[in-house]
Amino acid sequence: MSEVSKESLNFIEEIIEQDLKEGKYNGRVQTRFPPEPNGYLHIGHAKAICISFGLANKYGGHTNLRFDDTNPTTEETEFVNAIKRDVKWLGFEWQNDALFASNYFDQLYQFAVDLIKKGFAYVDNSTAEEIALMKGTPTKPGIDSPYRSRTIEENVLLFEEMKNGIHPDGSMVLRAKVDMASPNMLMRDPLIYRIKHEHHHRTGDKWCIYPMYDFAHGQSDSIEQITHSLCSLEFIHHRPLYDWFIEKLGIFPSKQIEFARMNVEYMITSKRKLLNLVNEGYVTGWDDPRMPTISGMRRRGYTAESIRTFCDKAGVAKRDNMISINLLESCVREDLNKVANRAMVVLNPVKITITNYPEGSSEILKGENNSENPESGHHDIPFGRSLWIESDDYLEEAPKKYFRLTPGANVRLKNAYIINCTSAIYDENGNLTEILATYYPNTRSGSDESGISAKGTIHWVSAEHGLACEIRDYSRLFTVPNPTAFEDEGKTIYDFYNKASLIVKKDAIMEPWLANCKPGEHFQFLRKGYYVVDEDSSEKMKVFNLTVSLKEGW
RNA sequence: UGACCUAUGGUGUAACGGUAGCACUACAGAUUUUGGUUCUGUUUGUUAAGGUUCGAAUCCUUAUAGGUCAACCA
Repeated sequence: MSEVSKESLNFIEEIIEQDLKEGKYNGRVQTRFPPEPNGYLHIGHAKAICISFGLANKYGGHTNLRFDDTNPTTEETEFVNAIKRDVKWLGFEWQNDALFASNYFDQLYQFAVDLIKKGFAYVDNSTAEEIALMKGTPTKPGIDSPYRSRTIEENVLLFEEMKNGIHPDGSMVLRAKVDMASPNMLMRDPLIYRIKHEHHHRTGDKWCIYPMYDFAHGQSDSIEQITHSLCSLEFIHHRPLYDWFIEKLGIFPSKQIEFARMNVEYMITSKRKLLNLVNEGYVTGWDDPRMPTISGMRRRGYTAESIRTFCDKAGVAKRDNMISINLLESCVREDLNKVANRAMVVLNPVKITITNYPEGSSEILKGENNSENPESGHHDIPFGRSLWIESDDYLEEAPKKYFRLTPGANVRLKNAYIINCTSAIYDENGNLTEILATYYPNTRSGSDESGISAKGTIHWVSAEHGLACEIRDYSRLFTVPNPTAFEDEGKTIYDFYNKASLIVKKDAIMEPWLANCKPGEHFQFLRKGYYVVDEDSSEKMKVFNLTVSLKEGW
């Protein structure tokens, strides 16, 4: 019984457990999720959210939601609200109120003054071009700015002037005095404050200087006493700077840990490219069901549970990765299979007449809501002489492995009778217009003791009772798994835009039970796929989005 | 002519000097009133070359490959 469960840990968990063992941070685990409010959250953020919130949960700690709002040019309150909603929807709770880096502008300003007074920062009047030039290249060291040796007094005065707004944008910046010859470009006297006479979404016009990422993020972590600051690999070169500021300022030693961001086939996570897709009209908005945004995936019918499972199964490591879209789809099928009620909807209808069923009569049959969940109950399904079935469930000349309708074949109508196909009627152009069949009255579902067998089972909707609905069949936005991989060849993501990523079917027929469905409800359309009720639905016309199709058989 | 990160089946991810495992995919079979689900099974892997060791995916060396870094963005 004393067997230790050999659960394998990812490398971040190993670090945390090591810290816990050593008594670091007094056994406390505090993480943070620091989005910049300049766009919508996407699947890559979902991964970061699951890691930061998930780890804090696991080790009895908490997570702060902190908006990294140090660039007023691009940031807006609209995004703040959308981000909060998406994090909540994913199922996570942050500690206390949402926080903002802008809450700390006063403190950050004091940190900068402190740095200047310790001789570790200076005001530089060089232009952006000059600074870039003096930085050197990754293979060539940079050179010192002529302003690097200003006196502390002069720096204090100039920085104060910057704050007071007497210098125009771009005329000077505050730089950390680190090492212009460092092989790490970030350490070559990074800019830490710039002048921007701009209105901030929270601090209004109080400030005309704003800290740069490197002088806001780590310091905010420290102010909030974050123990483990988890970010993606691209920030690995920032870590020496992160630690340098903490050391020089003598503040709480938060620790930055980097993991590989998650890439998913057929999805892109560049905010700029996502914005372009919206602006260029390739999609209808940030929440278009084809978008890899949280809001898009929600509208597509992905459940929060399935996204969490997906992020979990994708794992955490430091190597570049491209996760198969199969895994995502497998996760959402697994979840929806348990929770989605079954319904019959005919997407491409063709009429079938049961010639030996009494004309003018009908009956009510019962269908299981979800055979995977006995407690889900049943619902009524009207049956009649005339029905709609899927046009590809009939084939005049069928191959031997075809289990559906073909002249002479027996087929079970789901939840109803076994029928025998007798013939089909075509119009003058050779198009199938109607199928004829007879039914076996003693084969009714649930009370069939006839011994008659049928190879296949198909879904159907009573022609008299069925209701029109709109189906939006979505598929991958791009024709190749990694549409950004060809930029060297001069190709853009638009060269791989999948024109068939949305196929609208306006003459689908649903069973009447569905008339009461509400936006956001999930269903499995029998033998077809998982669908979610779209917010565009009205009382008289329901709209369904394809979340994911069922696995295809033969 | 730099620094840093990484390298395990098709895709992800474990194995922490001692039997290369798990998930997804693919394929085969069983069950099935969804060609779904479920169940069973199969194929496929340690980048390369040296070294240390009784023993190396794991440690060392070198090579190779991929990624990242030169925004007054984050």
